[in-house]
Amino acid sequence: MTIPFNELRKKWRKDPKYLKAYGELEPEFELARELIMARAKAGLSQKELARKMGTSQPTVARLESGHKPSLKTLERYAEAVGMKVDIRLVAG
Amino acid sequence: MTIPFNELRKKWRKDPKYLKAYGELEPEFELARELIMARAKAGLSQKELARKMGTSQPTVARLESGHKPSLKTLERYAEAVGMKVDIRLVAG
DNA sequence: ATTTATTATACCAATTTTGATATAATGTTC
DNA sequence: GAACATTATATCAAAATTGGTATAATAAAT
Repeated sequence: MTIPFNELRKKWRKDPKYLKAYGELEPEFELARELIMARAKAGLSQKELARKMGTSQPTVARLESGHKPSLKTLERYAEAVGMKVDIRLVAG
Repeated sequence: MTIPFNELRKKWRKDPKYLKAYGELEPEFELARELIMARAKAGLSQKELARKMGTSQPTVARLESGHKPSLKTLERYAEAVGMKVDIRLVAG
């Protein structure tokens, strides 16, 4: 079944408040958010996505909670949700 | 001193020929190229960049030759050349 | 309220990446 | 051509991530 929208919204509402306390947007939460949205868009649970990636549900949870993955793992995640990873170095 | 432009051009000329032989653009070479260009733009040698990253020159060479780094390492590279990593999942 | 589904966390072995050293290959300067 | 600078490759120990299991917490369905 698909991920309920208000669950994602609650996550998103938590994040900005937390991040505002620190006065900046943490990059690792930005990526985690990107992953969660991509998975929601694909209509998959963590368990279903883990199967497609050839890994386990806790591994997916860890990727979506701000841990820093390897590019290899990131690309496997993206492929499992039917997308590709696009990486740029931009002016900082 | 800055990286001679024709050295980079030679690299770029090698890459497309090699890649055309396989009929596609390998993502890891795409990232490697992005890194090399960013470093060239910052006017740094691998040794100088390694110092800024807090690592060694061979580690930088490995990053720029197609090996898959962790995000943490990628962010350290980007910060050392005065940039930020921008990661998107895009339709594939 | 109970059951089921989903997500999050902890721990540890296995695997992968980093970091350092040594050194080779290539290019530049003189 | 020699000296110097830059880049590339190999190897191995250390560090970090993955993968799996167990389990807890939360949410949804009944």
